[in-house]
Amino acid sequence: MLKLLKPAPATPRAAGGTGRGSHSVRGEAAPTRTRPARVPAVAPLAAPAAGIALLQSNSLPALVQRELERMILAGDLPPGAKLNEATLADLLGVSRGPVREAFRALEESGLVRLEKNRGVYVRQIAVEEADNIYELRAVLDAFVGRRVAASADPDAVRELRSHVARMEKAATRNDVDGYLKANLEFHDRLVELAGNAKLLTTYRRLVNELRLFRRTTLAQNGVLPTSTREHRQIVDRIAAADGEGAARALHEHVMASRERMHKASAAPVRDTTTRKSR
Amino acid sequence: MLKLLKPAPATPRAAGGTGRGSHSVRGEAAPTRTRPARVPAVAPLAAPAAGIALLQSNSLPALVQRELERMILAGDLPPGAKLNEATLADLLGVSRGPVREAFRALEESGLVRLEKNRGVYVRQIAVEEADNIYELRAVLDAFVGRRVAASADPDAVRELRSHVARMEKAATRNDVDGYLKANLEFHDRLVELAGNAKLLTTYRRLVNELRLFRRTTLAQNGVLPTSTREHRQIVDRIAAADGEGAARALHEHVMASRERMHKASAAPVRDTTTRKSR
DNA sequence: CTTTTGCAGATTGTTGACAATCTACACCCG
DNA sequence: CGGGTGTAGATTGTCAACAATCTGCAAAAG
Repeated sequence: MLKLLKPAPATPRAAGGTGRGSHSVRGEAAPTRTRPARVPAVAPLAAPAAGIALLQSNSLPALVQRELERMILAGDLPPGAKLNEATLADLLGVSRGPVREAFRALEESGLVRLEKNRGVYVRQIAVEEADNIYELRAVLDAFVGRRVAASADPDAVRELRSHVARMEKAATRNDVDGYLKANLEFHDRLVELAGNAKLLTTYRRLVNELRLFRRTTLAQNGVLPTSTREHRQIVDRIAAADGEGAARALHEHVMASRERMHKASAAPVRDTTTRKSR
Repeated sequence: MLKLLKPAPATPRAAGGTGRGSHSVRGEAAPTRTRPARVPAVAPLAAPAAGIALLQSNSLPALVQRELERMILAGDLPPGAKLNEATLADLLGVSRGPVREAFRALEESGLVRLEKNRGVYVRQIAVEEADNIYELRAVLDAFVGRRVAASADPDAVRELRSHVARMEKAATRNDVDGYLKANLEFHDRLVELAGNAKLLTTYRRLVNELRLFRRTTLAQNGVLPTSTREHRQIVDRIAAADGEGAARALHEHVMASRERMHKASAAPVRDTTTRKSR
């Protein structure tokens, strides 16, 4: 007779909404025993509770993993860079154990490569692999388009349009970084709207790996306007609840990006200067 | 800024151990470049070289990870089971460090769930999540069908037919385990034939997670013959180089499996063993 | 009799130390 | 002068000990 009168926190242990690595599968019919919620009689205050939950779910290795992932995706640790255990541990103020555990996780997520007795390196994506990823993305995005167009939520459409507007604004300024960010968010939100959590994590994994590829694609002349136009078309098809059209538009958009990548990688890279992101 | 960046080697040495048809998700479709053997001009003997390469690329954490993955997928460690660090370390003859590293990797690959200060548990897949995975698989497999049918290699078709034959044989004997194994190998090979390494790792990851779902699906009456028929149709469409037909057949096959799962999970499980209910 | 509270054992988190391996460079020999 | 060789330093792999946290039980309080 457990008295669960206590308003147990809505999410038992949930931390970090769609964040990576948090595989907290909600609603697992626990055959073992659900946690007895040790909270005392007093109703927990919201703010400290959040902090507590943060502390509870975030171990040192998880923190290190997140930080390293951020550094890699931000370009602070460029592809091919060697990650030194001791140095990183010192930098992050922990010992080597947690760093090593983070390395294992990052390898499985495809961001680094481990070589026994040699070290850990940020992965370098070959053109062929990037090509494979683009192909996969095209397939997944086509499915996404079909699904999202079927849902056809006016609010969602409005939100997507705002993302496209941000892209347009960045494009007129030739702000490649801003464009890239808006672009990523647009597609991420789109996949999220498809309502398949596993699809979302799969998609994010692929996009993360793709970000390791050298990003000279968008720097070409005339690419930004073209890409923007494609995005507008995608939203239009969704707004019209045209599933097949949205699927086709998304598929072609990704395949066009793939082509642009090939063009860019065939031609010599123009800006060889270290483009520090901001 | 960060001085832990050493001048990265232009061409990083590829990690060894490619391919190796196991269902392991890891593995980077790297060019088959082996480590520059330190032995001088003499041609290395095959047998010792293999052993050396094995030792070189397999660290203790990797070994532990593989073994745990095997145990989980084989059902020795059923979903929901708690994995005790010290016990497993003792069992495998290593210390807790490598075991912890393996845990991190297994979490990222979706096979276990980590709870800080609580322990590590084999993941349990909820019906909704299995549903999501089936949907994804259907999309991927449709793509696979289109691609493989386009390649249309007689040898490949023969090989696929042999897998189907093994399924048929197992079906007539009502050998569910044998059927499951042949089924897995058929689909794995099929995806491999699509020639997209990233697709293959993605697919394997999904299938691995799906195997954590309770596998009562195939035990139903009449499922095995139906499933076998679907497989034969798939190969037929591929042999006929009918891309769209193969895509449709595969998509429908996966969606039918999904339906069968729903049927099985809705109806009470008719298990031979006594199930404790309370 | 029920609920709370406080140990005691067990388990996980983290760390620092030691062993194994690799890399680089100076050295020796032809 | 070129090429192999050996050693020193750095880096990674592994381990065992210590600290923090959780779980379960038992005793005390109401």
